[in-house]
Amino acid sequence: MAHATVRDVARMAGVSVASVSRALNGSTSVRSEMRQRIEAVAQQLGYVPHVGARSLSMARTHTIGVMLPDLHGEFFSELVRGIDREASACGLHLLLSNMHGDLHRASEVMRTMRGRVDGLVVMAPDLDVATLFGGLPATIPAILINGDAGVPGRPALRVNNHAAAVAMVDHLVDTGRRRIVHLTGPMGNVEARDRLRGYRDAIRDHGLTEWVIEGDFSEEAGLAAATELVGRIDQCDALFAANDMMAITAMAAFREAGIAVPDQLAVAGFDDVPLARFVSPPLTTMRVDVSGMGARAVRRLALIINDQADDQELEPRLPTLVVRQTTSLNHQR
Amino acid sequence: MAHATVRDVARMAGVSVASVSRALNGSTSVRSEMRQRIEAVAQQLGYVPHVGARSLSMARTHTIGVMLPDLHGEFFSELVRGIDREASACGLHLLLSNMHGDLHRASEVMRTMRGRVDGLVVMAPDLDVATLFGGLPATIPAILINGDAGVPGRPALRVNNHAAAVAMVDHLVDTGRRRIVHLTGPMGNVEARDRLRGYRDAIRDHGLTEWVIEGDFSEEAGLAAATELVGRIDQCDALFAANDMMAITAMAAFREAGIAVPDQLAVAGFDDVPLARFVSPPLTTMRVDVSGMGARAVRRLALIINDQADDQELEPRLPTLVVRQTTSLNHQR
DNA sequence: CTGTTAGCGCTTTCAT
DNA sequence: ATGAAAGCGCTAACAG
Repeated sequence: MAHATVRDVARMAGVSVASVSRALNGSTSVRSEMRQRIEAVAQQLGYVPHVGARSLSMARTHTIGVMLPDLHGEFFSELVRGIDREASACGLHLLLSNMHGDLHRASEVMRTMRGRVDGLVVMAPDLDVATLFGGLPATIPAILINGDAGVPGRPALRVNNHAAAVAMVDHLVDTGRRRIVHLTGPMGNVEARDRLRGYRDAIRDHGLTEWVIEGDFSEEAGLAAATELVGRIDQCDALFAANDMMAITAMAAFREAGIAVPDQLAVAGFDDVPLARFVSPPLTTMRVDVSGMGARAVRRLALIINDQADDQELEPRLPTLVVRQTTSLNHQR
Repeated sequence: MAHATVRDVARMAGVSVASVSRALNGSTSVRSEMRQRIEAVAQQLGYVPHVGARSLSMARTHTIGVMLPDLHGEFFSELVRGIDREASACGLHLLLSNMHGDLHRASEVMRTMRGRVDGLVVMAPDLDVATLFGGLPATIPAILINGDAGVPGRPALRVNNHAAAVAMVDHLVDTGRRRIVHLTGPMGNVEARDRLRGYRDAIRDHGLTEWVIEGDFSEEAGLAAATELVGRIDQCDALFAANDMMAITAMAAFREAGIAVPDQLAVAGFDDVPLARFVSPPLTTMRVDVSGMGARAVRRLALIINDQADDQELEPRLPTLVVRQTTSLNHQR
């Protein structure tokens, strides 16, 4: 036999479907005698409300869609963790969807969320968000987590990647480093571009010479950059990678090559993923509070969904410097 | 104005809703002249199908629910990654839900998935799965990822934790270790219990003495255990932790205390999370292929949903030993 | 307080 | 090939 429905319960209890609905949803206007009978029957029939039907009827799914570029690496798992934490605190379910593939496909997927979710959390640092949101009806709430980029009319959580990169370079210079290499993220990524800009501006302000290696946030890029630097190790004294993962793999490669970190070469990352504390030496990095960002996004989205969003501007977040490699070149020379 | 519906499109195109539905879903029996007109109108109206309504009508959501104990740590992010990978390969969406809280609440949440999902992937190593599944209608497909435990009538992906723990102890003994400490997971967790059993059996078989510290898979437990061992460092030569996270934090604490790993004390973990390769020294561990397990679960579930599931027994998986700390006590003494 | 009835937006017989 | 109408399972007016 298939699933019991409200109608089954109603018939068996000898009442109307409306009463069943009322009783089971805790409406006050129902005699307790009747409520008990209905609950008993529901219990006996193993009745479980069909949430999909309810959603259709109430135009509320209590679900938010989460669109991410990828689920690889600690950055995204942290983000999802934060999102999940807050979502369940708000009584919201999470519909996960990562947009492997092109802009067109991603846009299609976003569309497809209609009727499944009450709102969207979107992170798409490497896509053109304007056209990504183009197909989306303006009525569906959405919040963007996207570095400095945004799309008009849509709220966004921002991170001041430029200032953070400047801060990191300043720190490296403060500790005596002068020949600082920057390993970038993929140039299609806004955040990576902003970090690079920050690096360049800071290097220029300090009167130093820039040295940029193009990477893509991947382990392989970290390895490749390290390999390249090993051969010219006497020409540099610090590596500032645009994310932790590349910094960490580079460090592993340096260790392999017998290069002392940070004595010979300081290594810094970006994000402060959990892993950063555990490698040795631990990684100096810019803490973005990724999971907190996910949580804030959800909280904000929940407000929008409930029409309680204040118009308060969302302040761009400045990552904080986390110094874990303490050797300073000034002191040891 | 609200969203355009089939009816809006139908009216504007001067056809029936049925035709709209047929045209937009690629039914063959519709004249191309009409299809074009409908598509044009849909386009113009910015019509996006309401997936929720379609789901209700077709009794298919193309979504699977994922229930996990927690989202903390690399183990779960790896699992979700694998699940996600396979799900999107199968054209399925993912409804994430972690069961913070008691059995009752978890069971409630599972119920609440009815009408939202076509099937469920459940991992609940620390709950009584029998009663967890009690409330769930037998008709809804579900697959369990739960170590050695299972519930009758429900397919499950198994991991042979016992044999794996034995293999690890064997390995440690092979490399000259004799006083092997086991740091357990939480005793409410089946997998943790099975690993402990494996450790005990192996230790006994080798005629050694067991030394068990109770932990709970957390970073703190790893730290606490390490602190305890530092004081008695001359009485042990290996630490076998029930998961990687504890092993890794313990290693960090040992380093802090000036204890040489693995020369003085070998450290081994369980799971082979990505992080295990990057700590130094890298961690010897049992590889579970967590993300692969997630993927297999989804693939299997997809088959069940489509009534294509063969009755083939699901072979319990034996984790593979990954040796990364190579120092053997035999050679150096 | 309870029952009747009309939807929510879509698919799908069943006629035509 | 197309249209009318009957649901999918639920909630919410609107009457009584």
